[in-house]
Amino acid sequence: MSLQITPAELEIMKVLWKHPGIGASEIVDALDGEQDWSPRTVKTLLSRLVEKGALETEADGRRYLYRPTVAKRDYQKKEAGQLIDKLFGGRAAPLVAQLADARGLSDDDIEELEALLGRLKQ
Amino acid sequence: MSLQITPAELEIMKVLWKHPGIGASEIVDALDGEQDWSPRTVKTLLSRLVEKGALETEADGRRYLYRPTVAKRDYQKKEAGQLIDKLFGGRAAPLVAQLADARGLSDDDIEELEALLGRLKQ
DNA sequence: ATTTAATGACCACACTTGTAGTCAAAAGGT
DNA sequence: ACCTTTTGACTACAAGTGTGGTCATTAAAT
Repeated sequence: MSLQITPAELEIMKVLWKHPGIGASEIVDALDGEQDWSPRTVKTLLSRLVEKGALETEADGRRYLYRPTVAKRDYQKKEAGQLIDKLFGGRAAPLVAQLADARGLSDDDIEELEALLGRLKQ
Repeated sequence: MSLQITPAELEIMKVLWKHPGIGASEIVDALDGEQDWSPRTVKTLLSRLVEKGALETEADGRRYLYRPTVAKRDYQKKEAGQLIDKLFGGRAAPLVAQLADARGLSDDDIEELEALLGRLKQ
């Protein structure tokens, strides 16, 4: 299962990662302000995600409740891994170097990373 | 210029970042083993990249030599930035944390990152 | 000089993606 | 019991993408 989630679909996933187990109309509401989609569009994206196996449904009377089958962290991991394989020769360090260059890490970021590296050294 | 480069096109770009200023047939040769594309396919991808402005051409007799208009680093930066905006709330540190978790940073990576952080602290 | 091989221009076609419409069933209001 | 609203199923359709074909020109080989 390769689980190809498109950018539009990802917006739906983000809502459902935050509020798993809600129905289509709640999703439409949650997207209001973010995305200006007709409810039809949201329904289509939901169907496609179910079809792809990225969401599972639970019947709730006349409607479905949706819930991601993939944890957000796992998806993030996969995407990050793909990016470094695709563009950074599989090495993480160059990616971080680019990020630092691209947008400057904040002092907090730097501290956080140092702590992380400290833990990893064990 | 939004410069949307698709995955297939990226393979072409990677060859040209490594060997700027070569022609279509050299690209086909360079891709051999990596990608199993007909020369036609490579030509199409080249045309599309030129059309998009990602490559520029220089006539060389009956053929063109191709050369990226975007530096690899700039493209990497843009992609890395997009990923963290899309999935990591714009913060770099969580991305690195995921990477560490996903594939384990090697000792070399850790050292490199420490050195990088050291430099950034100035 | 004639055939062959390479090249760019143009074309094709199925699949995916973004965006949304139609329809029928069902749930709820009155 | 009817009308309205909501919902999922199915359909649509243009743009983008992966993959590669045709054709005419031209350079190169013989």
